Amino acid sequence: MTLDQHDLRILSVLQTNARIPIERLSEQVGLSTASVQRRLKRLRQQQTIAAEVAVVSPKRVGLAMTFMVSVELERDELRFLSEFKAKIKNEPRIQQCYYVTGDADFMLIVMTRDMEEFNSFVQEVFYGDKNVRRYKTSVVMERTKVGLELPLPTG
Amino acid sequence: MTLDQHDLRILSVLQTNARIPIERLSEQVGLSTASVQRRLKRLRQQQTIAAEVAVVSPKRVGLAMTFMVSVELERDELRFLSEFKAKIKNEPRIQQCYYVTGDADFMLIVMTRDMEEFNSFVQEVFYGDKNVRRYKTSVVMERTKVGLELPLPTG
DNA sequence: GATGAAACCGTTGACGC
DNA sequence: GCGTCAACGGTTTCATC
Repeated sequence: MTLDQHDLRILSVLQTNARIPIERLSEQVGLSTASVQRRLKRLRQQQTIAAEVAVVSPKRVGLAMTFMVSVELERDELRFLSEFKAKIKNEPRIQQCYYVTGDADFMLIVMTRDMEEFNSFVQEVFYGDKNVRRYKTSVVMERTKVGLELPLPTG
Repeated sequence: MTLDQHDLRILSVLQTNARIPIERLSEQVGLSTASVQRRLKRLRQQQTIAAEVAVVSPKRVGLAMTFMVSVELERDELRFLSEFKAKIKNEPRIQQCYYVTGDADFMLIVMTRDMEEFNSFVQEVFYGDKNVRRYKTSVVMERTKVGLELPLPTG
């Protein structure tokens, strides 16, 4: 259940490239291929590796616009919270969502094809929702750094 | 260079699970395995699939804290911008960074082991930097939705 | 942890449609 | 462009030390 330096090195490499051949991975980790295989299997079963996914280029599929939207909810009922969360999870244009301290309740990252689609999004998701008290949109001019890589302590 | 419905379906599946066997992927797409292989190769070469990566569970590796930090820079020189961007890209605790319109210049997603490490981070990255005029931190209470999945129009 | 064998899957290229 | 087939190489699992 606890991870040693070898595990962390495996994760560190796979975070960047999940398709690296086991042999090259083994070289970088300093273990035999069989050992790396066993560790890999364990890391996947433990859900330390939660998923292995393809990262698609937004440009190539025509998703030109990214937005950061802060949302403030009405405070009346706690039930609103889970309602809103469920809606978020079912809305593919919301790529990411964080429940945060401070003035806003949620910070959303929203991706659309163009401004028109963002307008539809806002109308569908916010206007019809009595839970939403206020929202504020920032347009993303550059996705300077994007990824799910974690800072791992690989001594 | 343009993608048809088959390509979009392939991407849609691989965005969620990049380790699905080609045979099952083919079934879901409605093409032969060879055809899916050809498309897959093309999508990777084109960089439509920019990367295939392992998603590591933050909890499992002891990364308990996430922060959203908005940063405002000094306006004196444009050179500051690229300096700051370079720093961001070399700082693994900054998982994501967006250059945005509005009051702030950048929105950062920062991940650390604990509050103490966030304190070190702030001192290292912001205090020593004369380009940084102001920054504002929100603590993330819940990572409600996290991923790099794009909304693809799969009819 | 290492080694080796067997089964499985992914990849490529050739063929015809 | 698609489908089938065959061949190669890498991956995965298992038994063994």
